[in-house]
Amino acid sequence: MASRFKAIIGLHRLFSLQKAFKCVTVQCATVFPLQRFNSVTPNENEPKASVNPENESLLENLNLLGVDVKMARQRQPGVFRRVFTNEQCLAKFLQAKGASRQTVASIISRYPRAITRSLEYLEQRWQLWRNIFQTDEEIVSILDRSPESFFRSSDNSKLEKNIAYLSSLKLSNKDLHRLLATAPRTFSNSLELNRQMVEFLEDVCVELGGTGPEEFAKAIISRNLYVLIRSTKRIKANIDNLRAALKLSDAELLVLLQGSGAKILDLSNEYLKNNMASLQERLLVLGCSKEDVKTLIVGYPMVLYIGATTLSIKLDCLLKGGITMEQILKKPKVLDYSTQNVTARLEELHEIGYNFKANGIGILDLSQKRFAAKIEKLVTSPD
DNA sequence: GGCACCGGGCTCTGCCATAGGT
DNA sequence: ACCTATGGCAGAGCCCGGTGCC
Repeated sequence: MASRFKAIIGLHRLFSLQKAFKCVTVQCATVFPLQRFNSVTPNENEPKASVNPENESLLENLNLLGVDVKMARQRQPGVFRRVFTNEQCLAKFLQAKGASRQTVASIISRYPRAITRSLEYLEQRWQLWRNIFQTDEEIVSILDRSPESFFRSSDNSKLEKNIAYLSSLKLSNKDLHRLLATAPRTFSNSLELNRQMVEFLEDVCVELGGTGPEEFAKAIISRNLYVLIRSTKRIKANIDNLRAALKLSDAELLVLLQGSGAKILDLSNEYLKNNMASLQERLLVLGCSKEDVKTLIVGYPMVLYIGATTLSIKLDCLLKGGITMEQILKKPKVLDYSTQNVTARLEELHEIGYNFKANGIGILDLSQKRFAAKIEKLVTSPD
């Protein structure tokens, strides 16, 4: 794999060469309209780019490509004063990879700096991504989703090192793929930033008396692909808040974090705190003990992922439907499903006179298929 | 066959602030 | 003075089915 990256060296030299000669990227010269060179004076003695007016021919090119110039200008105005840009080349490159005209336009509109990248950069970066993705289509769809993730860093060797580092963690290929597909920003982080997070997680494990820090970090990242695009400050605050609010022992916290608790670690600090506070308040009013609150959160941390308003509506819906808080505490997974879904099911079950007291509420926590089959059975043979 | 348990799948960008470079 | 690269932030759930036990 490493041999494929060797070509990266020399990129900067080439790029600065282009700058020095005030010359467009050689391989794309043909796609540039000649007027690009007439409209600007490529003279070293001219004032710096900072006082350059907007590049007229660039504007023209962008309009031809269907770029939302107004949006682009608002996002990165500096790009518009650059004398040399690579928009035609970029468009050609992306279209060759299967991107539609609209996709290209949308990419440039949302991340204009993309047009400052050279063809070498594009080819190398694409290749690096292809080491993780099987097809160009996959990459195109991610670029369409998040152009910034691909283009924000101008240094391919950093990306290469970063991939090597992430691969060196014991993450499976599948996880690596999911990581880049789901949270592409992870790969445009600096290696140092990713390393800091991994080491932070390992430290947490050791501090809590865990014996497998690498496994611990891996488990958390694999369960929550967004952790690496958060600050250690945020993750740390969430861990501290959980520990303090729930008065968890080290061992309990260790289990929680590398289990289903990993899912809530990337939430914003205030959001998690608010959710915890309002959940506790609500449950206490409903007659639960503090111990109940703790059991609920430890057993089903995703309850904290649900916003206070949504959760409140969901609880109301269940309680109004004849479900007791005790039943919910015993089977919190019913909170997993949308209020809409639960409401519909409750109605259906009421119609056929379903007895929650006798049969429990497990029926609410079934896949649509299983639920339908169950209803079918209840209707046809109601004994 | 029916149930509970459990884990996994999908998914997440677009903007702002700022250090550092020219 | 201006630009680029990079860090960081807010935003806010739902669904499915394998497996093993009875």
